[in-house]
Amino acid sequence: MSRTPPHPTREQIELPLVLDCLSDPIRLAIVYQLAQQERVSSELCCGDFNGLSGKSNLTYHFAKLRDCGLMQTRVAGTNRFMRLRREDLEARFPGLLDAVLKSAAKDADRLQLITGCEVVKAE
Amino acid sequence: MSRTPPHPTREQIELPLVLDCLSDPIRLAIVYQLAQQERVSSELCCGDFNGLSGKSNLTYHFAKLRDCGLMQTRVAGTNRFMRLRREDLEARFPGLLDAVLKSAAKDADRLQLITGCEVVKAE
DNA sequence: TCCTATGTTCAATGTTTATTGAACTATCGA
DNA sequence: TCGATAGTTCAATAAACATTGAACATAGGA
Repeated sequence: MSRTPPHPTREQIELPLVLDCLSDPIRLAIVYQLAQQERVSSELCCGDFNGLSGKSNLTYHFAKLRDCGLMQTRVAGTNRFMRLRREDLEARFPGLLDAVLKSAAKDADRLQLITGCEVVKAE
Repeated sequence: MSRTPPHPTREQIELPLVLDCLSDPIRLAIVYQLAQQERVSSELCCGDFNGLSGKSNLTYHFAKLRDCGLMQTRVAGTNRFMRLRREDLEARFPGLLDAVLKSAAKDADRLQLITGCEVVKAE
């Protein structure tokens, strides 16, 4: 249970898989939350998403997000820290992640996204 | 068989449904082909996509694209003409469709998209 | 009017998906 | 060493999905 799980290389990131990953409301919420948190810290751990679903279901979604190249998992003790693979995504599909995140932000209510305690569009 | 099928209003277009639609290779190819053709004509008819799959399978994918608000279907005689709902998409999710289309263009080979000006026509 | 082209509908099929809970593993701190 | 914490694995399940072919509907032209 302690080794870092496999991740695709930048070049292996595939558009349909990325879009499919982002099309699930729970995974979109994970990605959104990760993006919101980026100003504070680039990483969050699994437990930070417990509000979205049960632990084993989250493990399933984390694996999908990892497998498609959207996020990176780092193992530290009993924790797993995850961060968005922004540079890789931007290199493969310029503007895509930002467009999705902006779209998600616009529909935050509808998508029941956690808009951050006070991180609401500071600039 | 002659009435115009139902379409969602602009406001009813939902991000997860749009992303899910675009995540399927056949549907992405349809959208891409429609976008490519836009300079020439904003519409294509079902038969123009026969190279992508069988007719009944295409009907299924067209319905998904229509239901999620990505395209508009117009009935004319025995033909159905389809076009991208660019304005509506842009209003709801600014930059999203373009980012996806650009990403798809980058991976045209990988995604086996028809890159030329030629449209596969059954005759 | 009949024939053909265009596209839909329907049922059947096999696959993938998301979700759940129980059992498990690993790490840390007291 | 014990117990709590963090997360994974596995099996089961129900729903959704993509694909196929056959039958059908409709409009237009010979």
